[in-house]
Amino acid sequence: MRNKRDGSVQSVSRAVDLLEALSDGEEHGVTELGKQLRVHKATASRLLATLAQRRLVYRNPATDKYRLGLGLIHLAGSAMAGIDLIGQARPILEDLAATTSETVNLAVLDGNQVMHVDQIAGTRNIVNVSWVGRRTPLHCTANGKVLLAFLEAPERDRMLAPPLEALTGNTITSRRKLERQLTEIRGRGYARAIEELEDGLNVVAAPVRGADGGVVAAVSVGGPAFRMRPRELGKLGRMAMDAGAAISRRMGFVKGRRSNGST
Amino acid sequence: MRNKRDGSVQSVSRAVDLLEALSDGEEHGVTELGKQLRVHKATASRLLATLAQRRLVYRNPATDKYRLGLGLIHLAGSAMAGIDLIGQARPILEDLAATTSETVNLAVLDGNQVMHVDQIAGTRNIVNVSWVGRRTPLHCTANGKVLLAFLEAPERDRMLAPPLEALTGNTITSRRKLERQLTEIRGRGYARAIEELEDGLNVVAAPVRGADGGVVAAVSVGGPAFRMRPRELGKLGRMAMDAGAAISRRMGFVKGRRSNGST
DNA sequence: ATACGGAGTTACACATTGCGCAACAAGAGA
DNA sequence: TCTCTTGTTGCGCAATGTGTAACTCCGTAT
Repeated sequence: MRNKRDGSVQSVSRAVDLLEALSDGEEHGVTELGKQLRVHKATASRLLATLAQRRLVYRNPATDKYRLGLGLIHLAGSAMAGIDLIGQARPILEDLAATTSETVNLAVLDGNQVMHVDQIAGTRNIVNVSWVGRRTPLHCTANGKVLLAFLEAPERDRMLAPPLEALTGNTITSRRKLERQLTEIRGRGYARAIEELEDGLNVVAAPVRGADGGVVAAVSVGGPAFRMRPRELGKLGRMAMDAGAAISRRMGFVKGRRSNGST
Repeated sequence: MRNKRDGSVQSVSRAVDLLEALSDGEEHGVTELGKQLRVHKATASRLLATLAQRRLVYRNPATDKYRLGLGLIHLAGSAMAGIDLIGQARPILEDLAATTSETVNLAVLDGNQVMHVDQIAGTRNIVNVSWVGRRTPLHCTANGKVLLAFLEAPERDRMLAPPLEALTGNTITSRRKLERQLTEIRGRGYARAIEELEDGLNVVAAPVRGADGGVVAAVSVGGPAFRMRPRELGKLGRMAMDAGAAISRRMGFVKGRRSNGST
């Protein structure tokens, strides 16, 4: 009607809303979901029936409640296979996780955020929170800073629409200061984020290059600040760099070639 | 909607069609997809725009073509986290892959098929085909037979609607013969599939139990027939059983409890 | 047992919404 | 420059999706 001039298809949009509402991993009932989306339960019922028929949601026959379905794994699997990055990176991430005992992540640029596409949990961790599929800001994560550092300046400008939100006391909110760090990162080869995203969380990250020399992803090693002391970050950073280089090689990157950033 | 007796929502269904059309990992254009779905390209354009807005598809700015988007990884990640099985199983699958050097899979029941939810590639493999997200029949795979064996008889009847398709010369197509094997599997604790799904592919599989004692998944070890000789399958089967038991323990299964199959 | 309340599905009727058409804009070759 | 292909956007129609409400189940309390 008035606000529908975005050209999007209402029922599809609502269906995606349903999927996202279910993405907490819990089971939800029809009425409950209807309320959450502000649509009548009849509508929710029909949308869910459609999604269930296509296996994007699964209906628990016992409780009659819905959760996300295995069809999504199929689609996501294809999405990942398309990238091919994850398959190539996996064994190297595992090595890196084994030698550092910390959590290792692989991340790519998604819009103006960092998308985590794979993770190997550190052996030292009790609780195993998966970051896969989660997005975080660019300016306050090690992965994000790597991805930013190797971007063209105009692109970077588009990504970094002010203000840079402060998530902890350490978050860099000045564009100038951030640019200085990015220059450092390009020179040194890896990035650090010291309690910039979460208090008590330190991360280092290094670039992964594709066949054409462009940076396509970032590998990170992260853990609690009490284990990842500043003086050890150098060693971990170099390990991340080695892993990044190894993945790059598998992606067809030939050493010595330079990413000049041209198309 | 005279002939639409299934009560499903057309545009949502078409949106899912689009996602599936894109699930080959390739990029596709609007017109092309419209043709494939037998809808006008204008319709395809609007549906794709909606999906793109929600990050389920990604539009390559250079070519204006679509591929699956990273939003799917988010949803699928949640779907997997919801199950929790994958997270718990991962390290054990890795051990199993390391000791056997063959490819290890984790699979669950999805409708009347086997859905592969995780995989660790064997170190001996050159090419690394991912089965994650792929579905296979129940009656001719080791995973499938494990899942069948621990199902209630009436459920099993529903799953095994005849005819049992023969995919190779070794595929079991007789229901009686299959039932006999399932009894064997329950007694022995693991299943074998000897070139029943693909020529030259042998697999063994063992059950994974949930906290209530019911079988929730299957772990398999598979490889080429020339490496996985019949006389070695016993040893590999026992290793799969151990891995299955270890995962079961992590899932809260207490040894000695019996799955009596009642609710 | 019976009554009650909550959850989910379905028939129905209306008008919102999504669809096809066709004109338009933007590239890519020739 | 002309042409062919690909994608987007008004427009008008009606098919489609939606809300209302009645109905069925089920579980729980009376």
